[in-house]
Amino acid sequence: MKQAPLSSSAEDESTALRKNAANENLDFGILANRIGFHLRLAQAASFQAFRDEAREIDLSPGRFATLMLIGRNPGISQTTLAAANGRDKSTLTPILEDLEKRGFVKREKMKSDRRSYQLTLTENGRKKLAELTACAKRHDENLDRIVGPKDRAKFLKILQKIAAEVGHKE
Amino acid sequence: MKQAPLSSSAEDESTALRKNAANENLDFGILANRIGFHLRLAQAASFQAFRDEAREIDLSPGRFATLMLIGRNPGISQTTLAAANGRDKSTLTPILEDLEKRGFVKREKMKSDRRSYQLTLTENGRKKLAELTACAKRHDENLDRIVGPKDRAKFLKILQKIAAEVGHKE
DNA sequence: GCAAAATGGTTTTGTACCCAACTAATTTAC
DNA sequence: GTAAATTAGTTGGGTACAAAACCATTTTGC
Repeated sequence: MKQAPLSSSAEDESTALRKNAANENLDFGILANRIGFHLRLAQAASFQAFRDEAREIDLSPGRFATLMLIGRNPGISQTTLAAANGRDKSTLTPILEDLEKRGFVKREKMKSDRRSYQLTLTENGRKKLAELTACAKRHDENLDRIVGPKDRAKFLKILQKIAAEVGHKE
Repeated sequence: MKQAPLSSSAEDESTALRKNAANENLDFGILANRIGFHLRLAQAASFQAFRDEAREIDLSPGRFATLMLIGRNPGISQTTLAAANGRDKSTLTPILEDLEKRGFVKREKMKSDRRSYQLTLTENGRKKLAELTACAKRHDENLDRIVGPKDRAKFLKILQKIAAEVGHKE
């Protein structure tokens, strides 16, 4: 008696039985159609793939965005940085501490406002960023292949729209 | 109104000035065009929005998928469940422990294989799932509005494609 | 039949993250 | 000018997750 006491009448049991067989015949219910759910699955998969790709570089995917943003916006503050890549500022504290300790990032108190730091890359940081950029390119080529060149722009636009609008509606 | 009254005289150019002004004039470099990056931002925003929406229900978004999958696939094992929603099985251990303790999920050793559990919802679990489903519907309506009905199906398909294909490229 | 491999779950360890409370510096309000 | 509010960053508490090492129970090989 494996299972499937539910709806044994209306549904065919053969599919229900197979559900436990550890393969793909699962009923996802409303999830099958939920954008949020698939967004999470896709993100997790992409994240994992990037990490594998960048394993040799020894810098997690989260750090990549951090380095890039500092590199392109020298003097940026931690708060601005946090907002730009969608994380809480407290999340950045240990990350920057680490990046500084490893010699990729320099933090200097601003003259005009001694509360905040000006973040810049060191020469080493720039080198690391270049490595990571190459790595990210490989990764994105892979994603591009999956998404397809025709839909890429549109897809990207929708993602940005979600990030910008969900939450603060109205 | 914020402004940028920093460094009236010194070293910075006008662009540099604006970068610290906490607004959107940042240079995202290659990130601006990276699917992985925007996937992360969109996911984080959506996740956050869902959590806010479901705050009154006192069950995190991650648990929703768990309950749904158990509800639709009674007798499912933890390993299958983990695979179905893209998490490691070890992640589920504390979650299921909690859900069981709260009386939403029942875990029974299988007769045929005493290593694995058969997971089912309790009556209470079914009630909770119904609540959460309503909540998820609201949330997804919001997302649907943002994505737009015309692109929804396509968008969803691409997300699924990413989850399925990235990583184990063939 | 029994050692070895495989499998379901748990434990342990470590990372990434958020939030709320906090410190220090700066702005505002009066 | 000083008290109150605001802002940049840190700290502490807690959740969610993965990876690897680990039991216990099958399953497989011979």
